[in-house]
Amino acid sequence: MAESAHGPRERMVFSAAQLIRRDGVTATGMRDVAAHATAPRGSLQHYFPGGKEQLVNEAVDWAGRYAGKRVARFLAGPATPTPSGLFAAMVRQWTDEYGTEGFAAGCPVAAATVDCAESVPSTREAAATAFATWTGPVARALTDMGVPSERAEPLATLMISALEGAILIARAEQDVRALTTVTRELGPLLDAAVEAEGEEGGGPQARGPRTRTR
Amino acid sequence: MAESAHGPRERMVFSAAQLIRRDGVTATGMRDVAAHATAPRGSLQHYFPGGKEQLVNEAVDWAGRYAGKRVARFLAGPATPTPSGLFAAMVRQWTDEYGTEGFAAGCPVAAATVDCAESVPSTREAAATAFATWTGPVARALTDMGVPSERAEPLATLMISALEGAILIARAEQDVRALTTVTRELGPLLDAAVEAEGEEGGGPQARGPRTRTR
DNA sequence: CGCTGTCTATGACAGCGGTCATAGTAGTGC
DNA sequence: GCACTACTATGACCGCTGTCATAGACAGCG
Repeated sequence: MAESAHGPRERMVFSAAQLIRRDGVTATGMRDVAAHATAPRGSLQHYFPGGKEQLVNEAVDWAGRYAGKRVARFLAGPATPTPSGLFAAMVRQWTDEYGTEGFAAGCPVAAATVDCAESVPSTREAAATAFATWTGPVARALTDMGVPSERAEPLATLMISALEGAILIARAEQDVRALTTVTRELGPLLDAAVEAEGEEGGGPQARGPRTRTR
Repeated sequence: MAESAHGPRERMVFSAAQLIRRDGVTATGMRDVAAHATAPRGSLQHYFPGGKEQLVNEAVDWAGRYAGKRVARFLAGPATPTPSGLFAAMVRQWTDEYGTEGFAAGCPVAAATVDCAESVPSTREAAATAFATWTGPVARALTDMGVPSERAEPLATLMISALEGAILIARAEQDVRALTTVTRELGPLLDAAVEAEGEEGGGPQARGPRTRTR
């Protein structure tokens, strides 16, 4: 989460995402964003002539891309990827943050959806796109691990749904319980979706993931 | 969702919940609540001397109790309850609403969490309580269906997490796809948690639920 | 009648929100 | 030097918010 060394424009988008995921879209003021980014207030109307709507949308876009990149980074890691391992990695990012920095913030895409889905169509679309650019890499990763293609996207949606919901509950309870719970309960189901190599049935406790195809 | 025939106080709490789940907490004004409830503005400070915070908290409480009652109503229904059936019923309430009334609104507890978890401690607690008064009945229902007691609460948390997340995605996409997906993908896992009656292993495709114990 | 408590009805206020308008300051090319 | 663009810097405006203050309606009751 490096934030310096980038241009003021990027910093403002990043700061917007941070503040949005903490306080929600409506409670986040433009002045707050500029201050948080240590950027001049006048730059707001310069870089974002579309006003708050544009800034929020870009923050949501950024969050979607960021989530997608996290998936790629996990796949590039040392361990042999499994579906449950991927999901655990996605969840761990949140348990880590909540462990070290407290339960101050949630997911900016969720916040944008809650606050703007009905009132700001363009932001609603940005949120949908963000979910898509997150689901895509996850589904692709699943197929690469041997999950049948027709089940990859549904399972990716399930993973993200469970994660988003668990984030909400964890924040409300100020306890990572919900997050650890969904990892534990969903892990076996995810690994069971990997097509067994020799057998035809594909039992739920099928073991290894197929080697990645690319 | 009857709204008339109740006192003005109840109507205002109900209206607050409706507006909150549509526009978020911050964007919902006190005047809007009074207008939506066709209640006099002056009654706000009379019934809710604690101001907006109190009103929001009561709306969140109401939502939690409402969700709990829905579970009870499903159990009282004609069909023999199964875990997947319960989850499907919980999800169906949302697909039905989105089918008939559009994707205008989400879950008020989620909205309160997103908007107030960091800024208003009492509302954060109210949201946690709401989740608890929702998880409780679900977990109890699961044990009554034969789910081992130590797995009932984790599974209930998983169900609610997946549902909340799917609601977010469905609203963003304006499509019930995510909701139907989580039902389909999670159903088998839930039913598999029912303890088989004769066998010891309890295979994932165990069939019937145990008859309710009370 | 008068008193009391519950509820209703407005008006005002202070604060903050996003946005516009305007002016200023680099920096670059010529 | 000049022109031009990119960016910064403020101040003002209007609308809205939650809250407070005050006062009115209206029952129940002795």
